[in-house]
Amino acid sequence: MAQSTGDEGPDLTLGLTAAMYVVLGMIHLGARSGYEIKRTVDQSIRFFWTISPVQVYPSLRQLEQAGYITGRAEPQGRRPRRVYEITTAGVTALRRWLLQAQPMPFELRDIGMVKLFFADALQPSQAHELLDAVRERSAQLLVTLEAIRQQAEATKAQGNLFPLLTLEMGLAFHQAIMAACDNFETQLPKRAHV
Amino acid sequence: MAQSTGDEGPDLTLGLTAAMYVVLGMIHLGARSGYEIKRTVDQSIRFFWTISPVQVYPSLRQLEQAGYITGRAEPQGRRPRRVYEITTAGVTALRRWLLQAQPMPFELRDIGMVKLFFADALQPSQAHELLDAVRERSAQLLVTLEAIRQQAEATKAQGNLFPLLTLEMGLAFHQAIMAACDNFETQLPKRAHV
DNA sequence: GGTAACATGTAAGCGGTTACATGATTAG
DNA sequence: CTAATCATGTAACCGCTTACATGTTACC
Repeated sequence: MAQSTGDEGPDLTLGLTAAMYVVLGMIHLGARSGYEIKRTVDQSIRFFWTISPVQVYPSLRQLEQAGYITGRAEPQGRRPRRVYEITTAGVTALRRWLLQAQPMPFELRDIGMVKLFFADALQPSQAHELLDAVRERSAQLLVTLEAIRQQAEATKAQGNLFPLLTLEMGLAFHQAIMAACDNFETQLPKRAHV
Repeated sequence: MAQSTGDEGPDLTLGLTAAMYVVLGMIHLGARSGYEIKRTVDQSIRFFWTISPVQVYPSLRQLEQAGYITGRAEPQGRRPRRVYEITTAGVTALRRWLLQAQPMPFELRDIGMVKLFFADALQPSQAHELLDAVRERSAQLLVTLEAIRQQAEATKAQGNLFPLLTLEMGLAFHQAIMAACDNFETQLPKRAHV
């Protein structure tokens, strides 16, 4: 489809999903196999993006088909494995996407926040519990993020500064949530002892 | 599909999606029509949840079928309109959902952050632009949120304290983002004049 | 008289999750 | 020897978005 009319290419360009650009970006940062991409995503952008293996491998094929990456088999022993490198066309496509002044709508989707929003439907003691749950969740995430920090700083040492920035935004976010929880708790009617 | 094998049970109870609970919760807070629910969502939880009319109306039917809300026609003039009220069963279901110690996984999905994460692929001046775009986005949202604040405080006066809390979390979040952007900008190599 | 807001839908498609499936290698 | 990790998939489903469709009332 989208036959090359002469001057250019299969307009996969338009059809690339955000997930594919994530894959492309991770390869650009040095991830080699699909497995490594998935792992890297989990260990870096995990709080504002996720990806599943089921998305990764088809994305790799499409990116290769588009000429943005090149893959070659590199099995380890008898275990099959395919590693990829980004092409100059791929780098161009990545940069174009990054610069694209698309709406970038801010869309979070967090059930925890939704529940908190409706917490007035609960009895005070139960609302407290919910508040604690949300607070605890952020506390947990802070621990996880701190663990990632080591890696982000190593990345920085290699010349990539922005991963550390986004990590720090994540940290700041959850610290803000916890602070808001703490502050709010003082305003709530005292919890009847359960 | 899913033919009734005799004992009844369109076990909608189990199948309720988060979106349906959002609709239920909004009715509990006083929203009456589908249209009003959609509008209320946009004006309250809009930064951590969205909903479209296409979801609202089917949700209302399913909630009514489940006995969680009751609806009646209340046209305004010749314009059709259906208004709903939550039932005691509905309140129970809402509370049960709020208390459900489900994983509450924290899942954001923000392309802006992703782009920022990959910004090292750009030239410094372009990375600056992206940083500014993300910063500006949060600045805009802060304005929107401040506008909502009036309403959240009115809601608080009516006895619902939590909407203001979640609003303040949104504010704190975007303030944190902006602060991180500002802080980071000082660490970046000076932008070559474009 | 026209635009914005009110009010409710249908149809199609797709991105993404869940569940399932397979096998090799390494570490304890 | 067993479990964890590495490594890559298929099939089915579904919630949600997008695009489209329709008509009314209120406001300037």
